[in-house]
Amino acid sequence: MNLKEEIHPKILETLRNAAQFNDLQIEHCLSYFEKKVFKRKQHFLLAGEICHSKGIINKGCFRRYITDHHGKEVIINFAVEDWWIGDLESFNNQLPTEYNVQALEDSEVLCIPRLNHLKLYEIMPEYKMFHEEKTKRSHYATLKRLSTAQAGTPEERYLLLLEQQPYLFQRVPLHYIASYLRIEPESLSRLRKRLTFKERKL
Amino acid sequence: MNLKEEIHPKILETLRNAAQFNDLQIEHCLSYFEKKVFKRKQHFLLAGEICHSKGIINKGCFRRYITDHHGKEVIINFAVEDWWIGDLESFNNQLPTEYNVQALEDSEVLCIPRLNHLKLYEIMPEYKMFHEEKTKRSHYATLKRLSTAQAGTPEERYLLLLEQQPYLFQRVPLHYIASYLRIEPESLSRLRKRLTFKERKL
DNA sequence: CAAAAATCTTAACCAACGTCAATAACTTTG
DNA sequence: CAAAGTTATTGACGTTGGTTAAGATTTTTG
Repeated sequence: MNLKEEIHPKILETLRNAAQFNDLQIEHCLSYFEKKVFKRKQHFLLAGEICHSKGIINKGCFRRYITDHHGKEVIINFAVEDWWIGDLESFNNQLPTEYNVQALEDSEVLCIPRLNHLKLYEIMPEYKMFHEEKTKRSHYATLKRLSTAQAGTPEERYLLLLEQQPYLFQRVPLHYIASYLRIEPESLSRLRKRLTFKERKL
Repeated sequence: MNLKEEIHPKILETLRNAAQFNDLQIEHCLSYFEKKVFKRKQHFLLAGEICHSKGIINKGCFRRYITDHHGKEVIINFAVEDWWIGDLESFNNQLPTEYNVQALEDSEVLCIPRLNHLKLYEIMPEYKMFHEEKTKRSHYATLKRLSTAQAGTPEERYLLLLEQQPYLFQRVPLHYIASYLRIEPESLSRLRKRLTFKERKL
């Protein structure tokens, strides 16, 4: 793909600022990507598959989840525009993944197949640096997420999510939010009711 | 330090096999490290500090934990011989950490200060590759830990830990295990009692 | 060795969450 | 547009885990 196609401004901003790409470099980089469409509920990746490409979300919203021993889905995280999706471990080692990555809305993803990625890594040091920095940040974020997931009550975790990713509440059904918060939808419903009462008191 | 000092066989094995170092390279690498002693309950790193060095545990056991808004300690993970400790984000960016890393036994750590680490990164490609591979694996492991921490009942999480890190139960007080499992010590006690009854039925 | 600290367990009680069931409103799809 | 599916809420009920308190045992330390 190239710069004439519609690309989310956030993505261009990231490439220009965080990655310090000029337009020529962006054009070169994009030529290794392909735009793919995902219908709501369609999977970018399914548990058991090998992750053959990485993707940057151009439009839409995805969830990463696992299925536990009792068949219950547990959401690990959500991803929206400008976020990368895929599974690093499966992508790097070409082994089956444990994760599912599914579109929650009709979405578009800028995909880079593994071989293109490896090629770009070789020939374009700016891409390599950018990607390594992204990966590091993802590592830090995962550890931080582990902390916040472990600490506090469901109510505290709910309020934290509301503070840190308020946009999710505009586009993600509440039962997915519940799964992310590690509670049942009914409990989330009651929790929210409690909170509206508390608000009215103030 | 050098090869004449006592080094845990697991560490040497890792350097020889995973990192593919020969004895000369090990000697060279070790010269950038310094052995430090930590008494039980002493901290390798405290929240608010900047992480100035990484360490490989030569002897002993550590816990990484955060303190939540109500002053309650939440354990993120344990580390034993041959594991690296420190905080990657704080170490890389020289910003205050949110984590505490504390010895649970009298311990010894092979420490490498940041400047030595950067120097070794420059001049010894084997060290760079080894360290990057270690960091990747740590990233995968953190994501996997997030999955297992989110899924299942306390009992299932207990049995999983018992299966995956049985040695912890020989050396870590149960109330720390409870914190790791995100339950109170009293609940862990009840849980274990339930399980012994179940065992007897078999 | 004696005192202090740490560790573990048990019991009683209660609040919170999960489960089950029913319903209503809204959205998607053939 | 009708049917099917999705989403959210509520109530009743039971279970589980948190809290508090107490006590026993072991370990650490001066």
